[in-house]
Amino acid sequence: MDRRQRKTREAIFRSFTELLSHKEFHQITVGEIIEGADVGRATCYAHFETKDFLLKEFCEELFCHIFDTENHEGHGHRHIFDCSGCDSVFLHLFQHLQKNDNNILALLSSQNNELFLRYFRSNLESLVKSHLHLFNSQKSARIPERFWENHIISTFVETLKWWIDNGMVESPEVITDYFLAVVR
Amino acid sequence: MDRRQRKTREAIFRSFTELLSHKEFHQITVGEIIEGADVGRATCYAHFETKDFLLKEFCEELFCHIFDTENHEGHGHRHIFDCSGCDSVFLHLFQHLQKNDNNILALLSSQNNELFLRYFRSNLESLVKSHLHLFNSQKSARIPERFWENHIISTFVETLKWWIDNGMVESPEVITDYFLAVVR
DNA sequence: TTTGTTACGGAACATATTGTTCGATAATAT
DNA sequence: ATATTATCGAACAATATGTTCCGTAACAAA
Repeated sequence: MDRRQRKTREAIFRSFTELLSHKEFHQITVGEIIEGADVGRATCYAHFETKDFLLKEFCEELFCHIFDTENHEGHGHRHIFDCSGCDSVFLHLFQHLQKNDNNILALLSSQNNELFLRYFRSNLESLVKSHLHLFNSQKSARIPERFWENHIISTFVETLKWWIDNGMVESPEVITDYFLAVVR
Repeated sequence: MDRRQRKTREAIFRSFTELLSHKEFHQITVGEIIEGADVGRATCYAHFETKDFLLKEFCEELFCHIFDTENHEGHGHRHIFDCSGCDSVFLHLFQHLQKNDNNILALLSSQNNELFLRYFRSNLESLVKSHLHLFNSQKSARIPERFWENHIISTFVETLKWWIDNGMVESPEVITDYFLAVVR
């Protein structure tokens, strides 16, 4: 990719991130984005067909980073599934989120738009589905598997939101404990 | 209230409901609302300061009806809390929702906007808080009460969404059973 | 270095939407 | 019958989205 293109794209994403930490998506105008990014209006629309596509690509880059199934930055080539078979998959997720790369927590907090949670949730789905066996218990026998899956995913998302909205005073270990306490 | 005012207000809400079953809030324009309601633009803005206030009052009327703490229509003066002390509070809620008054289910479904769920959730909060004792168990001792409250509310909302999105094939009794199975 | 290609900037533009204003008219209340 | 109030319709300002065009600058390949 052309260096100019790359710089423009990054500048737009950077400006977008900054704006998102102060106001929500629908209150942000394209004018503000390009002003913060210091790029022309036509340039912005050459990169992103519409404002909604900008959001879409932004989320894809962001969550692909967290749910990356290849390797995990900072841990060399440590895979997020390394500890599969034990409960620490979700602990790793909470720990990673606590680092707050790209100010992702502001995007996931309740006061911000639900759009991000929708993207986050869809990424979380495959993760939960592949680890559903960890949660089997006597009560999962009384309900359909699809309902059970949905419950685990929802509970994780809601736990995360609760954690963020309450200032993240608990450690990742404690919040994982809360999460596991209620889902089984 | 003036008969003209009442008719206008109802016409606007009726048109709004119709539009909401096809598209989400942010895609609906005031022009479409007043066209469907067959009222003038100035009239609409005489009733509702902005589009957001329209939504707000619409939700308040809608959810006030369901969470009414005075009496419950259709059951004479049967109070929603009549059966407090047993689990049927939530069964009643599921049963009432199944009747789908004012097409409320379309508004709460996943494809529709999250705005309604936010209003619904805030109404649900007081209900859950006053019945929290029904859910006390050994696991609720391991976590903060605020987290526990939030979990019950979230699980109810997510159960409802799952029910709607999967076609509501289960009876209110069964879905209540699923709900109770996962929260305790 | 030269040449052809591609991205960029800036401004103007069309289009759509929100919310306001105003005067004429019709429904309502007393 | 009269005064009040809601409504209509149309025009209006303000703002946002997305498009178009052209001159300029950065890039890649010879």
